[in-house]
Amino acid sequence: MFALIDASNFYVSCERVFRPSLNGGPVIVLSSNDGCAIARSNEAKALGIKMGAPWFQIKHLEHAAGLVALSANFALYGDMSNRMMSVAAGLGPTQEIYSIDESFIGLEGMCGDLTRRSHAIRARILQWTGIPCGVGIGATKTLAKMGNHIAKSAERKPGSYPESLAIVCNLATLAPSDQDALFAATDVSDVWGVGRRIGQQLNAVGVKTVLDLARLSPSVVRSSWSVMLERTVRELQGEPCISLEEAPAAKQQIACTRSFGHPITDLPALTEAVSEFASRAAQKLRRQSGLAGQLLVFAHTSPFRPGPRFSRSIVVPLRRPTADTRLLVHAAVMGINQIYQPGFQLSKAGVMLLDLMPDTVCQGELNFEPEDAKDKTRLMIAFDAINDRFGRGTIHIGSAGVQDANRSWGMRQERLTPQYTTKWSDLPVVRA
DNA sequence: TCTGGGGTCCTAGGACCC
DNA sequence: TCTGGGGTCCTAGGACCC
Repeated sequence: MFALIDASNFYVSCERVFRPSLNGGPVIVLSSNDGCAIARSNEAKALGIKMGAPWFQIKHLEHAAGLVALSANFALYGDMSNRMMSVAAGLGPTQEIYSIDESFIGLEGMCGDLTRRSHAIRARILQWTGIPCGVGIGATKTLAKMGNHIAKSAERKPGSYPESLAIVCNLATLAPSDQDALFAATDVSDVWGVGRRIGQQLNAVGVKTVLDLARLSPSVVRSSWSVMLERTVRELQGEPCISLEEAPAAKQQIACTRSFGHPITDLPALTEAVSEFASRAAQKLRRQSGLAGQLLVFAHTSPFRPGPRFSRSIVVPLRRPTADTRLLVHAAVMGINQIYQPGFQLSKAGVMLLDLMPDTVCQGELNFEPEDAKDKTRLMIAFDAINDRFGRGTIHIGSAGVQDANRSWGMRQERLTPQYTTKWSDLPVVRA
């Protein structure tokens, strides 16, 4: 048995905790560069604002409907998430933190009234953190997700489902005929794992509701679609196929990508951006004690705007697996130099670290140059400590270091400049 | 002027090997 | 000139998630 606890309109709810005046009105949170809506209050949803709606298309609602749009504050949301998750963990013996705003709780061995218990935990999360949640319970993770969808819809759209299922929906306690009625009233694309594309394909063959999907034969689904959809059908039928994962698996790839506020055309600006992406990706890599074997760097023009298109990426193999910011920045700069072409309005670029492995597997490699390796490790530990303490970007790899790297890569030998630069002037005063 | 930033898994097809 | 089957590895692309 599983529960899914999921915050309502999470980013908006976080903002409302600190600005209660936002309660009751339409509020959205915008992505970086204030590009598009990534969270919407119920009132904003009622205005017809879609997830991902570009800000410039809905900006008129500011005046027309009193819409409040906020720039995202991800540090705040991460902190609120931690608080919410620690309270949610009280629902059962095991927990999988599935995303910033939802966690699965394993309920094996729990007795008593799980619905009442869920209401109590939900009330505690609201009281202690200010975040409203919905809870779904079912025999499988997919059913818990389904229950969560029903719980939140019943609350937000009265009449969509029985009022008694609002906030907490425990499918495991329902009579089969009652569950069938709920499934018959739910669109198939509301199922976890069924997206727009598969939803359309299912619709085309007459599978419109969750009940239709749950009644298909798994083997037929497997041959006509995929093993993924087969698993989803089995889970809807109550057969657990997806287990709870308590320890987050080490990432298989680490990405740092951004859209630019204004298009970039020149190589120096692109180099600076890509250096920053590589540096941040390297810090994420060290946080999971990993090494990267390859680095991918890409840049492209906007897919939404007219004009000449450009989209290229390149994979740069590393001579040996590393988590050293300097080597990763060097590789990214080398890659971007390879693929860059002038004359394009570049809207986005990014760096991905690939072929990751734990840093324990390469002890032998590191010992090849023991003193050098120790120095590098110490430098990176200090680098991360300073950025953790004083904020991201307090210290970074400067362009001088980049050029130094180019020298060792045999590129751009015309400028040999000093070692790494630091924004000392930006450092806060440290009190003894 | 203005359209997010992460991730995962599966599949198909080609290269290569025996 | 024609002709087999099976396995592995890699990559690109699609679909999904939040």
